[in-house]
Amino acid sequence: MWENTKSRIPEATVNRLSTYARILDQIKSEGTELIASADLADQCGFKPAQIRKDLAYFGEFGVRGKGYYIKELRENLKKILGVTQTWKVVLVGAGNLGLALLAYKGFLAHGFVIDAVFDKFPEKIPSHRTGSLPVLPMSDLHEVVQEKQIKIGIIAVPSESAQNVGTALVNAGITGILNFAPTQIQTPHHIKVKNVDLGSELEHLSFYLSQYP
Amino acid sequence: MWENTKSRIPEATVNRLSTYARILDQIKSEGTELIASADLADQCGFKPAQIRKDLAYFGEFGVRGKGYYIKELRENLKKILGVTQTWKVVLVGAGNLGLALLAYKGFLAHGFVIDAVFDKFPEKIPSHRTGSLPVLPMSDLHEVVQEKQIKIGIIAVPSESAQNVGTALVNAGITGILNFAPTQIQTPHHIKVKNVDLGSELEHLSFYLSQYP
DNA sequence: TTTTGTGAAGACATTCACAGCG
DNA sequence: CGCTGTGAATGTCTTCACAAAA
Repeated sequence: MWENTKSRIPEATVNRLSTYARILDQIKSEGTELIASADLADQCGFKPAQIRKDLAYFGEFGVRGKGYYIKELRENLKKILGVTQTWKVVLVGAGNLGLALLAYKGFLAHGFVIDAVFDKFPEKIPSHRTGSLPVLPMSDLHEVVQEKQIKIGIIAVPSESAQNVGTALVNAGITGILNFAPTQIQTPHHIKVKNVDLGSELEHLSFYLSQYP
Repeated sequence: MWENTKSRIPEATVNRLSTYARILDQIKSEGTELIASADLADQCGFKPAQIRKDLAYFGEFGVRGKGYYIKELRENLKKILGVTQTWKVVLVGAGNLGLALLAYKGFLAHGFVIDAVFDKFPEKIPSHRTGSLPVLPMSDLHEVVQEKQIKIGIIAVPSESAQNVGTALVNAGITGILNFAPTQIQTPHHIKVKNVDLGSELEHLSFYLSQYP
């Protein structure tokens, strides 16, 4: 594995790694062998020094005087991000949002696949909208997650139910959660939660538009 | 307006304001008149001092020895965030993601409404999936945005087209953009862009799960 | 020479701790 | 007395600037 003898990795660094990986993916078709931190910086809007420092947390991937070998760096980034394997994901909530996530496969392309769908009232979900996956009742969650060894869960239920679902996911053995409910959920320390709150993003835009009209 | 004589507001502060507003909304039904920063902190997971400092950027909303009047603070937050009015939003891209956003009204409840939908090939979109809104061709974008005085745009097109759409939105008069394409778009300084990248969020989870299995 | 990798400096954000006020 | 508002201290992230290496 890559040698993370260095200190804790900043959140912001981890987020940027995804960007680096995506950009390298886009240019892999071209003939270029090497890329310098300055060129990468041009393409993602960050500063060259930041890119070098980000990468240096995980090892010495570059060649002084040359740059980084694109293919090699891309593979290292994928190892670091843990996306050499495909992750199975469990989706809880098959309302509008859940079904939308199911229909929009685009964002799962990078190595994530929804492998099971749960809902409080599975019989109410029109089956033609769920693709090939059956919608299962919450009572099956623990068994299925254990059976399929699923580690990542998506919460796509209303705020009122989010905490209960979060707890159920953790009890079932999930250790990473993507939470679309606009509410903070309590989890044990070893569980990683990422919140996606579109309302909050729009309010942020609104704030700036109001301030600088 | 609130007196922002103080220095520039940190990004992180603006994001937290949304959380404060949401929590205050949830407890407005109860009889409580006042809330202390410590209580608010319990409910959102931030530190009391941080909440006080965040609010202090915009004025003195609290009463020493008592706390903050819930109703008053909530209204002040909405003024600050600029969500006393309803914002019209233009959606570009009526593929799976765009249609999903259109169907999932949940996140627009807070004062945002999709008022127009555009696509490169409007005739290809099944009309039963767009609700009551017609899907218009890109050539109408400028006119409609001007006509309806729309200031916020959502980009829900593939990465390859995101830059072109972004440029078109800016030329049409949009000044705030929510970008779902997993790519950095270039805009003039006065345009505010917020990126929502689900792939990157999942990769962040993957990173932590790989690191602490 | 060119570009990385990295201490040191700087910028920014969070937390502390207490004065100030109701 | 209790809690806000805030300067000072601390902590974290970013940027600079240069030594080290190919």
